[in-house]
Amino acid sequence: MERIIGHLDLDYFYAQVEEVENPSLKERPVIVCVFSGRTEDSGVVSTANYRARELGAHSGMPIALAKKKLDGKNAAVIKMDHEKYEVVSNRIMEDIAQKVDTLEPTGIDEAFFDLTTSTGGDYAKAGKTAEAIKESILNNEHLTCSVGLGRSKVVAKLGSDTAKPGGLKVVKPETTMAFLNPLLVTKLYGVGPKTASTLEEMRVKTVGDLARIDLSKLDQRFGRKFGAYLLAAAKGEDDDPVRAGLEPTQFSRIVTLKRDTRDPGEAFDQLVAGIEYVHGKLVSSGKSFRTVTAIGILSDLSTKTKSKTFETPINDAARLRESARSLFDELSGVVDKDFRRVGLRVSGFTGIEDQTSLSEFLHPVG
DNA sequence: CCCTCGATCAC
DNA sequence: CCTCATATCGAGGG
Repeated sequence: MERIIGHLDLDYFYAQVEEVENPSLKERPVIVCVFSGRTEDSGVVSTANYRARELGAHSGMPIALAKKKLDGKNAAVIKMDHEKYEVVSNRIMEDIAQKVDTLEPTGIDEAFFDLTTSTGGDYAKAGKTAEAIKESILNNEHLTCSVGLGRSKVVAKLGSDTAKPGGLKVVKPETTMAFLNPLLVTKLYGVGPKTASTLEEMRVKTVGDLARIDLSKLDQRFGRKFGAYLLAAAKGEDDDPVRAGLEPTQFSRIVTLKRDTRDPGEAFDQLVAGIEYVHGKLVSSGKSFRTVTAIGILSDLSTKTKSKTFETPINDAARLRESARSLFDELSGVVDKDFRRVGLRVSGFTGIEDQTSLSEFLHPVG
């Protein structure tokens, strides 16, 4: 049966949560910022409310630059409080989960959901459910959101994007092509600056242009998997299912150093709290890892990593710290620039699936 | 298949 | 002036 998929996007989430907590902010430009701690204003804007956006302040923008844009505009500059937003997000997700067949959160402010079974494929019913979700979030949390409905994740996500802020976009199967064709490929999930510029070389500007390209051409330019995804996405036909209860497959923490340095000891000292944080995530989630990766972001913002995989799973802080320390020593030996930021990642959690040995792979039996 | 690493995307 | 976290892919090597 044809599926009905939804995508929910909470509008300018962090900034809107701050507005709810302090309604006088609604009249002002608001930026919620991640301060790196290097200097007074170093860091970036995480979220800007629409008033701030009208004045040219956007997410990803350096704080100092955003402040210039907002100078004299009575703007509120707020430090990000991730835990606060997480509490709100969790309440919302739990609420929505009751109203849909399957819920797949994809971030603190986003989720896909499946309505195929509960609506029997009826878009009128699905529209009612979407309205009910929006109402519920508005009544319970005083937050607005945008929702898209369509035959696949790609269509639903483009729908919510089109609907924002505050809207609902229903794209029935028969209107999918008319909806997709004129959109710019840069709107497609998975198409960032690099992919967009390659597509532009191929004279592909819109989703309609992309849908007419040969699969073999896309394979050749983008690789097998991504090429196939692009074509399917352009036709609104991706068959990626909505999955509930997905577990994270990695934890990481990256910190910005007080100053650039090549000394692994100096870098490591400033990462210790980050390592504790990663270890805390392991403990609270009851996971063990096999692979640990030291991450260095160098003075030219390029990334260099060094990883090590253990034979047996690990979850104790001491061995995590020690392995991190030696990886940073190794890393510092192969880089020719200072570290600007350093981080640690653990992955390869146990209990996900089992493996085949190399000899078994090379000499299969049966 | 497994491991390492860089690249890309997007939050 | 340039944060932070996560997922996924492909190449290269075993």
